[in-house]
Amino acid sequence: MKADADTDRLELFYTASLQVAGDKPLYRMVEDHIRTLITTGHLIPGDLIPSEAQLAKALNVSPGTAKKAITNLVWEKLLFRHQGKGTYVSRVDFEKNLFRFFSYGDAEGRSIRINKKTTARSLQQGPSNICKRLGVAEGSDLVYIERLGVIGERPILVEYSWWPAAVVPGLEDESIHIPDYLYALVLNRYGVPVVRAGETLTAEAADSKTAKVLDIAKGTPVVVLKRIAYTLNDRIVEVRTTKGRADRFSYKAEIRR
Amino acid sequence: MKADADTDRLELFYTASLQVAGDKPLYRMVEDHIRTLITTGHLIPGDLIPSEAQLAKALNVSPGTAKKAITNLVWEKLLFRHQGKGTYVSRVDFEKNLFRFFSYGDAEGRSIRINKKTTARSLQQGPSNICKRLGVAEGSDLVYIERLGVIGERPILVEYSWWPAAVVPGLEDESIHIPDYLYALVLNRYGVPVVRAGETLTAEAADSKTAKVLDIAKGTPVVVLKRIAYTLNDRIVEVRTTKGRADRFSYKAEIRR
DNA sequence: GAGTGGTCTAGACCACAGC
DNA sequence: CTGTGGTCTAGACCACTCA
Repeated sequence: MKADADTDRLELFYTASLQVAGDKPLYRMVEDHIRTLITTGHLIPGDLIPSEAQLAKALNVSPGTAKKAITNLVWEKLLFRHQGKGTYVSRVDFEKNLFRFFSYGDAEGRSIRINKKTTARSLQQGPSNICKRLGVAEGSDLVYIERLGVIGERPILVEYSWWPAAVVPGLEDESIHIPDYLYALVLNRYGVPVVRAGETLTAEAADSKTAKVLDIAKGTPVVVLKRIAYTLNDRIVEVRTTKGRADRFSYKAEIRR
Repeated sequence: MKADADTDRLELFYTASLQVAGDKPLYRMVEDHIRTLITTGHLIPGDLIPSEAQLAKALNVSPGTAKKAITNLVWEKLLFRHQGKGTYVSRVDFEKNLFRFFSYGDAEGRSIRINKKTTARSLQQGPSNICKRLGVAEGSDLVYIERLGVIGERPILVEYSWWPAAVVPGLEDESIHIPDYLYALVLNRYGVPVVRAGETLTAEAADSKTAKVLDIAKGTPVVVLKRIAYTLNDRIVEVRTTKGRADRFSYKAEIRR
């Protein structure tokens, strides 16, 4: 019955009455409680959290305090509200980040969609520098995926991606279709949500392999994006390097107060 | 007397009772009112705004509503609060933006300060592409400033900056000391606040001039940052191109929900 | 001590979603 | 119709700042 699921979810909130009360404000403890449920995976993106009233009752605070805690988390984009329905846990939107930088053509317009073709995939012992970044033992089995990003027929970027084979066993299998949004596949097939990533951006001269696939001369400047992706509890699940044609790359930012 | 200044400031808030009431929520109208005072220059960065209680009384809303409006603007970083003192208009912090990308050395540490030496300055008729970007007539008088950014003795970046001479008359004069933070000078000397900027980031091969000052080989990848800076009412006051050594550049981002 | 923002509560009424 | 979040109000008490 639906009521059961609701009750189960609510129970998460009936714990030891909001940690041992520190000197933090009440609403802060409510926030932290929800934050913890999210980072530990008890709540995952898309989940509906209890209503403000239920939350207030469960945690024994006034409705206004529960509302304030939720409001703060909404400002932090950890949650979003939908009037009449409830409050949900947000998804990570990687497209809204460094990736969107590779824009093309439509000078002022929105970002055009980049399609990705998988150009290579294999199971192999990882190079030591990759293993180090992944935080796994040297020589561990890794799944390697290489993808070419194109707009129309024009190559824009190449991705070199590495995953511990233990996390995504069998992903090297050619029969598994890799969608543009790789993380969706990993979540659905392996139940591993990517919840966070760190990225570093630089530029360097194109190596010969990259130059070839991007159809540029070796030594031409390319934009280099290194990403480390994390799942729950700060476990690293992917190390990725993206190299993109500088002439088809642009990052726009608006600086305001 | 101090009371006069306070009264003057407060008067800004006694206008036509919050625009013609649209169907917007009350707190939204309070927000917009404050936002307008800021973008029109009636309130400038660093200004103290009336207390929540005064605001509520002046605009004829309840204290809770005034507080909510202010809280939202604080989340938007347009305002900041200081308990016991009051609420202030924020300053633009350009250092927290694309600029901070040029990090150097201290792998994990904070960003190291970049010192800037003015290497050239002059009054001249602007190149047509610059005039176009500045939105002034072709051949207008512009002040040109060239600065070299260094950490210690190592060159990191060069800046090529253009201002309409009408905005900053006499700035080409060698006797005017240009501080690292150019906008502070422009604000103090000419009363022109830079309130906003748009930036674009790309990479390209170093031209010979840039290569020389940055002490790299011509054709080496450099990171290129183009900025258009605005003062009040969306008037463009500066067009700047920054070129930095890619090997000493790195932009780190954290992607979260 | 007077004034500011910070916390916390309580409750009324509205607007929207979904059965 | 019920439950959800959204708006708006009112007021108590606390913590900080500064004269």
